[in-house]
Amino acid sequence: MTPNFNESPVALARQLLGWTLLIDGVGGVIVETEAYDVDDPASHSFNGPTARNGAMFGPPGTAYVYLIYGLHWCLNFVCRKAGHGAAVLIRALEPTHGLDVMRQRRHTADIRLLAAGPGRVGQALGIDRAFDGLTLNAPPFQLIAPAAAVDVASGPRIGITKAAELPWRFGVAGSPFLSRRLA
DNA sequence: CTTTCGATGATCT
DNA sequence: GATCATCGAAAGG
Repeated sequence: MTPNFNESPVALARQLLGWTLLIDGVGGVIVETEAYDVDDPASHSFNGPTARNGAMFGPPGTAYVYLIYGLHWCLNFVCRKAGHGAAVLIRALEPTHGLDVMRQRRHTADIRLLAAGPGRVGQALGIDRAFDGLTLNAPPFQLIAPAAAVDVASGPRIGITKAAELPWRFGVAGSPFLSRRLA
């Protein structure tokens, strides 16, 4: 079972909440996402393909990984259709698998700080440039469907300056593992 | 609780 | 040379 990646980024961002994301058996439940569409000034794909964003124009179900602020690796799921340039940023997980590994990578014991934020997700899962362009439908990735429907909250995306008003950040309502609270 | 600021480097103009 | 889909520590209420 895999998510339906042939969706708009907004639809996929909502759909992914509640799925369990593991890399080599380490990870947790996706509780926060952000949508980035083509024709979206905030998206890395807005000005067309470049060396960095090439994976965004690959087939749906591709990982797009990039380094931000020279320090933090961020993970996205490419969606809609090949060549389109749409993706969903994985912003936070509720840690469930491989807690000890994530605590070592993150240098903290606080479960709430293991994967609450895109840079933290990258560090907790051991992501780097080598994951850019890999398919999400095979190891080391593993995706497990939600057991039950989740209550979705939404709000403006974080840390962007363009199209900042669009409510394209989504989260599991009331989850204590969000990067920031969400109405 | 809140705000501010430095770290750190690839990418694009 | 400026920007950047961030984090953590420090300082101030």
